[in-house]
Amino acid sequence: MKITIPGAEAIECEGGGSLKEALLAADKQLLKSHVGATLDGERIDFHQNLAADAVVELIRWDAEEAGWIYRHSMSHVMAQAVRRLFPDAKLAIGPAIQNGFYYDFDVEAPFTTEDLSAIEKEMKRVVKQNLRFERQEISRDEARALFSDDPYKLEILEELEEGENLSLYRDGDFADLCRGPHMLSTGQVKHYKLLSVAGAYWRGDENLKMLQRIYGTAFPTREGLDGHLAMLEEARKRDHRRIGQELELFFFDEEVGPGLPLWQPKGTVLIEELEKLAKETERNAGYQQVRTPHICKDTMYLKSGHLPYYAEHMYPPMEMEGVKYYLKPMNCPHHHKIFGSVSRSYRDLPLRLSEYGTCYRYEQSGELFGLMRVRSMQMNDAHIYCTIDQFEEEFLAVCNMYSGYFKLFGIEKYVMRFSTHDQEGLGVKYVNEPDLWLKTEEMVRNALVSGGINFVEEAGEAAFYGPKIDVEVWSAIGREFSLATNQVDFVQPGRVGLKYVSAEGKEETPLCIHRAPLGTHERTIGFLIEHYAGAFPVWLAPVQAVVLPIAERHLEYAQKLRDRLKEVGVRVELADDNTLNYRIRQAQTQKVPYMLVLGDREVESSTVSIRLRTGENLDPMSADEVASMMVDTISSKMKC
RNA sequence: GCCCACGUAGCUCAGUCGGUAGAGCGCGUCCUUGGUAAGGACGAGGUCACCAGUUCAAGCCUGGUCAUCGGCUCCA
Repeated sequence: MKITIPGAEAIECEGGGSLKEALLAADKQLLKSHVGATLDGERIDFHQNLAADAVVELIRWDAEEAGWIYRHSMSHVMAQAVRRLFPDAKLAIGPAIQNGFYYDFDVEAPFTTEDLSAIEKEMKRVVKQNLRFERQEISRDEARALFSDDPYKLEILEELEEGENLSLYRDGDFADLCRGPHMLSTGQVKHYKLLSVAGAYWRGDENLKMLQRIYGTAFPTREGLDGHLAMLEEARKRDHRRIGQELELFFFDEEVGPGLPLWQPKGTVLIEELEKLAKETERNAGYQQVRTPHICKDTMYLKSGHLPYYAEHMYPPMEMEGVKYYLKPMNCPHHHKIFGSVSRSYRDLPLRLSEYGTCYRYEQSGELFGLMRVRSMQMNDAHIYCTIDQFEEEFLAVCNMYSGYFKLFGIEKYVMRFSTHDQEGLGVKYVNEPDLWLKTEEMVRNALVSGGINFVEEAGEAAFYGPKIDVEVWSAIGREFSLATNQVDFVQPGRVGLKYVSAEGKEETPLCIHRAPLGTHERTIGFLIEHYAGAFPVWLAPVQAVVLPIAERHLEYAQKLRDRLKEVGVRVELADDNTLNYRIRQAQTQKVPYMLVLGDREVESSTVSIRLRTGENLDPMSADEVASMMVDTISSKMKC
């Protein structure tokens, strides 16, 4: 039998042996410098038996792939430690995940923080013992006997296909039903840290038992782990909730209610600036602004389909004089009414109606998270009514709109997620129109392909009225945000009776595109806070400049400068309390882009000294020069 | 909604064994008139999230409620 390794000599060996044996015979060094291999695109470990000639690519320690094998073994080490300390713990599953691993246990009493450190210590012992991992192929009956005390393993066993190879990994006193891959021994996995305990439903199903999940992080190298831990620390600092507090942008209040943000003056500036940006962009793209009320009668939502399919996300109705009113979860029904308010012809299409209306959704209490998931939100919303022929162009124009925004914000990494329906949800999660679903999904797919847009397709995440595109972006600290959304609606226009007269004089139902390229203002600002770490580009910065007179005798000159900047529209403050050092520190921690310092020298030469928040100093300028420089920077939306 | 943890001054947090509450920042007043990341002094500020219970006595122990955190799940 022949094993081919790209970049190395082929190995001749007897059939049926493990990769480890083959490598050992050829070159021991290969085992030391690698953690596993890929075979036909799948990760395998050295324990794997090779039946026939194979081409394997070895995975080096520093390869991205290495982490997955490493972390998988790490999760076994943790489970082993848990089993030693809590012999009654029932094992569920324990996979490797991005940057870490977890294992789910069924235990009588939930783990405490002290338990975590005890487990971490025990893991150290397991590592030190350097127990060899051994792989063993077993039959179904053997597996049943071995795991007779582990109900979750038995359940997994029953669901594995007949004829599938079952394998067992053993290291010392621990054995787990597992398909691998694994490292050679527990001594190889040293760099880890347990992070948290969390409840997790068995199979993610809230009807099933809640298990205890322990999360950990692990990296093949010390540097990798340290880097990741430093990243987590940085993430803590950039957290939008923390910065929102520090910069006085927004807050939540118990008496007002969970998920209902209150925007302070400085945070409101951010919202206003975003709105200004959106209005300008949309005016240029042929949108018209509309305004509609925050509440709506139940009859409308019955017709639109919100009540049948979306009720669990809506606040319960208020009843007045026998009529039920709901807080609006979306703007669409109101916009549909505006579409239908006059007779429309094909000449009116596409008709684009936009509104930054505040919507209310009842998100489950456990879902709330800072500005990311709130219950009152301002959507960057618009509805485009068009013909089927116009669909592709309109759809792609929306995609271009958000890539324009992404460019402005310097978002480079993003993924388009194309969410389609899944068969089982028809009539429950989604309206029951199988043919229309397929047809519309095809239309979206074609538009994406013809626009040359990269996307990933995912079944089961569509809106109730149609397929959608979400754009996922990552903030500087790696948090994932679903910002833009672009959805096709083949249902509501028909349900609420929207019509236009075609060129042939026939009544037709328009198609509707729901789109929110900036998602909700709440989430977008949450993202921008983390993206910029609170140091917003000048055009967004709540305070763009602070004037700092050195002594009281410079106050008059300072006031003049402030007034000059105010005149040209700069958000400027004057700070004349306390010492200069103190005021500079204040401006610095508030991340104000420009600090304008003036004392005797500046008064005499009619100039201003400029300190940037980066610590850098610009050459002194006259008041007019400062004003025009700032106006230019702001209008061009440059960073600083 | 469910599981864990947590809730003390406007903010960040100490508070030992159950004996009735502290710091720093911020805020106010005064002194200081300063040259690029905290000048100094004094002062005000608390129903220890809320409701019950145990106890001679509860910030601390027990139960419940609410909020927040990390997850499960869902979503923009």
